[in-house]
Amino acid sequence: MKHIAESTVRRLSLYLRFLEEFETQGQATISSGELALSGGTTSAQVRKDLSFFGSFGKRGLGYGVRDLIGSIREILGLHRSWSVVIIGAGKIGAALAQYRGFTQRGFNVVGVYDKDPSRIGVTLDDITVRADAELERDIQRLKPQIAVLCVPGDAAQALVDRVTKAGVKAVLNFAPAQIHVPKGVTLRAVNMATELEILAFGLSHPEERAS
Amino acid sequence: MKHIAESTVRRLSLYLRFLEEFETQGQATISSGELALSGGTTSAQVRKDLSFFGSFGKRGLGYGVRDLIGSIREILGLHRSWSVVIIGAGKIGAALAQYRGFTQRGFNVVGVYDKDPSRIGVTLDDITVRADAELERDIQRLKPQIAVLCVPGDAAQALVDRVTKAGVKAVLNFAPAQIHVPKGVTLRAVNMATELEILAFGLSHPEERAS
DNA sequence: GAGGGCTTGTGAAATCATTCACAAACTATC
DNA sequence: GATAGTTTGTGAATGATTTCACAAGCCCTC
Ligand SMILES: NC(=O)c1ccc[n+]([C@@H]2O[C@H](COP(=O)([O-])OP(=O)(O)OC[C@H]3O[C@@H](n4cnc5c(N)ncnc54)[C@H](O)[C@@H]3O)[C@@H](O)[C@H]2O)c1
Ligand SMILES: NC(=O)c1ccc[n+]([C@@H]2O[C@H](COP(=O)([O-])OP(=O)(O)OC[C@H]3O[C@@H](n4cnc5c(N)ncnc54)[C@H](O)[C@@H]3O)[C@@H](O)[C@H]2O)c1
Repeated sequence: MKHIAESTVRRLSLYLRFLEEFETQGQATISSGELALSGGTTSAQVRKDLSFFGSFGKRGLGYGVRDLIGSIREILGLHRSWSVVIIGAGKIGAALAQYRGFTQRGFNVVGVYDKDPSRIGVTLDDITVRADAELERDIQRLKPQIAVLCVPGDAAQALVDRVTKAGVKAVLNFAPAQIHVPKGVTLRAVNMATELEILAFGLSHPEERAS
Repeated sequence: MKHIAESTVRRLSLYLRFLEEFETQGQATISSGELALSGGTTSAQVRKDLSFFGSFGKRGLGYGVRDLIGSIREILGLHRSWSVVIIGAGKIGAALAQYRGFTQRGFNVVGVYDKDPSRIGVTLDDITVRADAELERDIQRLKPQIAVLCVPGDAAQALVDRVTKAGVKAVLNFAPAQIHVPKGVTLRAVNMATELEILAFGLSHPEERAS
């Protein structure tokens, strides 16, 4: 398959959200134009994004909402569930561990880890924080595919090394640190400072704001 | 000024982080190549990014670390401080309100708001949660430029309407909802579900992973 | 089953972003 | 102050993504 741009995957995730909304509202079919309107893009973009993966619509009619939901879920890899470990049970780690939006979409938190004795044993909803020393053994046993990193920046790289060595294949990093992963591991970073700085840039350059 | 790509602004924020690190290590000058290496990009990219805003280096020598920090801070609009209100004092809102990384970079949280009486009056570090009914009056008084939205998706649009009407010019949205802002307001969204779904896509299509 | 009215799927064109490649400019040394 | 050794700043080339535009396909009505 041709290489797929990240922007395409991001939009597919967005389309899926709107389609689910249209489905609960009982809409049976939808055109690329309607979908584009919800997502702030163009109908050609919607069709092009989908065309990388096949042909899902009916000319003259549009897309079956339920079918397209199924197809996009398949494309994104959401027809199965994924196991997630959260590393760092501090403020952000605890918030994520208790976030219902994860489980709702098929991402099951199978472990939360911390090194601070005062955090170990704490119960977050229905999961108990465990010692980071258990990480390797638990990863072997539970085979999580995804690790979410919520530790201070200077602890991040060492923990990524440990979890990727133990078999984790994707990392979502919240620590404000540039980290490196072995080939074959997918990495994404959510950097709050950068998001705010992009806003500050927009505020400082009103003449050329994107929005 | 020509239109600046978001990717450029994002990289400038990244460069700034590395430069600050190099400065604390006492390095006086740095070449585009060195900076590129830290940030996982190319020297040409670094120079091109900077060239949109002016000429900051010395040929044959590189960039003065301290000077370039100052220049990038100026470009991003960080030579001044910005005031932020956080709306929604739930799990994620509370974590953000207590996050030191905000203040460290010149983003001052001047208010945290919730509608739930059991949250109002709670103290997060040194700030007390206030009733959302106070929003308009406080925005008039404190003139925050940025609002960070940490409320459930179905409450998001109404609150954005309220804060932008009251004068807020930038919004960072954590709710999983597509929101609209008036012209002249900058909007960014952090969508955890999408981040995880991009990871799931990478896990499902190993042959064409980006990393 | 022919025709009108839509909407898809997709090459081609246009736009946008990155990389290349090199002249110009600086430092250091002799 | 001439020369060697660097590194910047930037047009031009390449590569990637988005938009355009239209033939092909489907539904519905007559
Ligand atoms: N709080 C926020 O709103 C926020 C926002 C964006 C980014 N971040 C980043 O997320 C990370 C966590 O932030 P936080 O506010 O939750 O901090 P925190 O101090 O509340 O939590 C960090 C946790 O990580 C644990 N930890 C440290 N080293 C560890 C190790 N080697 N193994 C296991 N656990 C370890 C600590 O014991 C602590 O419980 C930081 O890098 C921070 O910069 C936080
Ligand atoms: N918790 C997470 O890790 C996480 C991660 C990503 C995104 N989010 C999103 O962030 C938002 C908040 O999540 P949370 O986990 O903090 O939920 P939460 O329920 O803990 O907090 C939401 C808060 O918003 C308040 N609120 C609701 N309506 C309001 C209104 N009209 N005005 C003022 N306050 C109002 C509620 O009283 C509550 O305190 C949600 O949209 C969620 O999907 C959360």
